Amino acid sequence: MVLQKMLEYGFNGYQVPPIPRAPRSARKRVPSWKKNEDHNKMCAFDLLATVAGKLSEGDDSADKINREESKVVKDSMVKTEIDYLKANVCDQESCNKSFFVSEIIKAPVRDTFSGSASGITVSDFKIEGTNNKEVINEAPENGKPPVVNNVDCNLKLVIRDDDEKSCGHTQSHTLNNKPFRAPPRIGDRRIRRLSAYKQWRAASNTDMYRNKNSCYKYQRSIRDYPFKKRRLYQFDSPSISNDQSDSIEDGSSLSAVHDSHVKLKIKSFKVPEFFIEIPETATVSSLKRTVMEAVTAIFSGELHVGVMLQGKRIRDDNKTLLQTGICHDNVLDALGFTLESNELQVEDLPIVPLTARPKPLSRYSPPPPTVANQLVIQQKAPDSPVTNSRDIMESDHGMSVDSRALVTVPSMNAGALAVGPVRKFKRAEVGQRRIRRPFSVSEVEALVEAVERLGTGRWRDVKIRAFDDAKHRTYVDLKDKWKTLVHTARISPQQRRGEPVPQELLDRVLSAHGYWSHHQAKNQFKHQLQTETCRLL
DNA sequence: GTTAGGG
DNA sequence: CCCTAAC
Repeated sequence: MVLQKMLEYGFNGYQVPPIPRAPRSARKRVPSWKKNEDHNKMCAFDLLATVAGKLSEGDDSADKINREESKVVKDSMVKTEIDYLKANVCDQESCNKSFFVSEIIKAPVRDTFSGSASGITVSDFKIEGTNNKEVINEAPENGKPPVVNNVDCNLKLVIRDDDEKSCGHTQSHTLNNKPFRAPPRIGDRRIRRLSAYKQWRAASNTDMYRNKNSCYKYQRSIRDYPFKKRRLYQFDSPSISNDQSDSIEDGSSLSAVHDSHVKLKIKSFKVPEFFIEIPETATVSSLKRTVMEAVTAIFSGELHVGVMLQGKRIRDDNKTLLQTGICHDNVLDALGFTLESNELQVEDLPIVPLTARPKPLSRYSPPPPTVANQLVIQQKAPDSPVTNSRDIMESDHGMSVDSRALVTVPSMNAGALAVGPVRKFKRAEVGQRRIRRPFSVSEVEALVEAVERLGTGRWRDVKIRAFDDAKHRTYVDLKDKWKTLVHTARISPQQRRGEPVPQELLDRVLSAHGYWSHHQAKNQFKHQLQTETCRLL
């Protein structure tokens, strides 16, 4: 069978790479990829925000906003210093290396103002951002790159990981310095298993599951028996949770039929500049009130919020947070706000970086928390009494970075923006299906190149070699992707879906696949022969 | 912890 | 992507 494959794709003359591994199994079957993952049921995600603090004035009244220097509007209830607020104005579509910041420019401010046409506008731009990392791998382990006859063996492997951006926290890595076994990755999905059942239970009363695999009911003991189980996911709920906190309310969540929620925290909710106009005769209290009104106006409906996740602006409002990747697996780069004086409509909800789990902290750790107004917004968990300020305060104090934060607000219209204490994450109901993140062409290229060099049986090595920085790509993912690539390469272009993969790459896929199949077959045959010989002797 | 395959 | 038997 394997030999047949070899004949099918030919032998391209790769040099045998170091440490070739024989396949562990000869199981074969045509992969079937029939899952529908396009459930995009949307769940309203209303936010309510109110300003709880008072804002003091910006200090001058220039007509135009100074886009290079930002002034922070002080909030008496929260810290006011902002240290990493050095926003460079840039196009929100193209700027990659910045954060989203809000900047108040103009806005209509009630009658308190002296009739001028001044208004407030919050425009967005980024501050810290994405980094298209270039990973240049050195020569193969043995220092001598294998030669592939029909492909260009460029040792320089460039990965443009468009999806996986770390917030400016780069991390150097050298393949050669890595231990042979990479440390376990917390980001791997395995750690999220235990609560799959709970997840399922929590959602079982809803009929959102269209995936047949999720529909069947099954009983499962608390123990994690090798029972066929299915990860559950709620497509109509933005809920996600962190997987680290400890189960406090586990009992309730088992029976309760409420959504779990993403805990979000606005890491730097700042108003760089804020101009108001007010008569000299106005009293201080009137000034305060005016500022308050203006700010309230901003937060109560005239705010347009843009969401940036790992360098990409999330435009599809119908996607769930889960689908967009705003979950514990990712860090939301920034949150942008726009305010158009004429259009009083909330476009989206403010979402803020959700810091990562402890492990990847080095990469995901947010900017020093010494900053910004910690405006906390809290998303209300429907029917869930979970939130309580005690928890919040608790977490704000001694928890790791990831435990802080979060917030949610009931409804944008409801009005009360609370600068609230941070709340501790409740125990993560883990087990969400990961977000689907299609491989980009550059990723495919990296994969192909790595497989050409390492073969199809060393996915961990492939991962380390070409996707070490792509934390969302596990070696299993790579193996799966390769499988689909091979399949894609075999079918007609008309049958292919998704972002088209250059034919050249697909050719290389088949080529490498053919080669390595042959290689494995050969090895297997050798091994068999050897075994047989030993047996006979 | 990895691989390989089925779902 | 998930799940898991087999290593």
